Amino acid sequence: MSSLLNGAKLKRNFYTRDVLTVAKELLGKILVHNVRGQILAGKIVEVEAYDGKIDKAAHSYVGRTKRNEIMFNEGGYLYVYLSYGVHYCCNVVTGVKDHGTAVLIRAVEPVEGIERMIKNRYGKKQVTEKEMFNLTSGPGKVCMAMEINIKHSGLDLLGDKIFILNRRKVKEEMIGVSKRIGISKSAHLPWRFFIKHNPYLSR
DNA sequence: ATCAAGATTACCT
DNA sequence: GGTAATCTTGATA
Repeated sequence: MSSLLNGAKLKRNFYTRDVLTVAKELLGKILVHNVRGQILAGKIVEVEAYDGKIDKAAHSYVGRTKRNEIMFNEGGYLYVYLSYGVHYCCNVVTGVKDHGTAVLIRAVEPVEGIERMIKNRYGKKQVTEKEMFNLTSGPGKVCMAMEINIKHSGLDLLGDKIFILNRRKVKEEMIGVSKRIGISKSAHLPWRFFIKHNPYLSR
């Protein structure tokens, strides 16, 4: 018998590599949140890379602050921040300690705990097809559906609360590349990666 | 102290 | 297409 959630958890050496490599390879992997035994899970379909060394759009570009200090951990930790004072966005810290790089999870395709995600997002049980594809198609939506908030910032992804399951690499020809969305500084960098034609993309 | 911008989203016309 | 909601940060005073 096979499960949608079989496979091994990604290990430290996956995360401690270069942020662009990790960003691309996170596509197709399964983000899992264990909420007291109830599993919320989604396949990562859209990400963006941020590198505080050279990227003015990265929170870490200005150096350490109370908000961004988690970004300076070694790879494999969760960095969550409040966007526009309204929505949470979750990132996977990458690279070596003190580098200040992370990958923003912009969209996932729901895999498990879908009814609970629908309740988290819409407060009801029945949804239209349009609402279904709007469930996790943006960074704030992912966090709302998967119950990820500021209290989870700093969590070790090698732990049992929030983690990522390995999957085979998405084929290069299936990966789309573009400029990042919603930023004005360092806007030209082609650091958004996504699985082409996936219906859960943010746009 | 005050202010403007920001890795977003939902709702309005 | 436009904009309100609402918190953190950094710049200016």
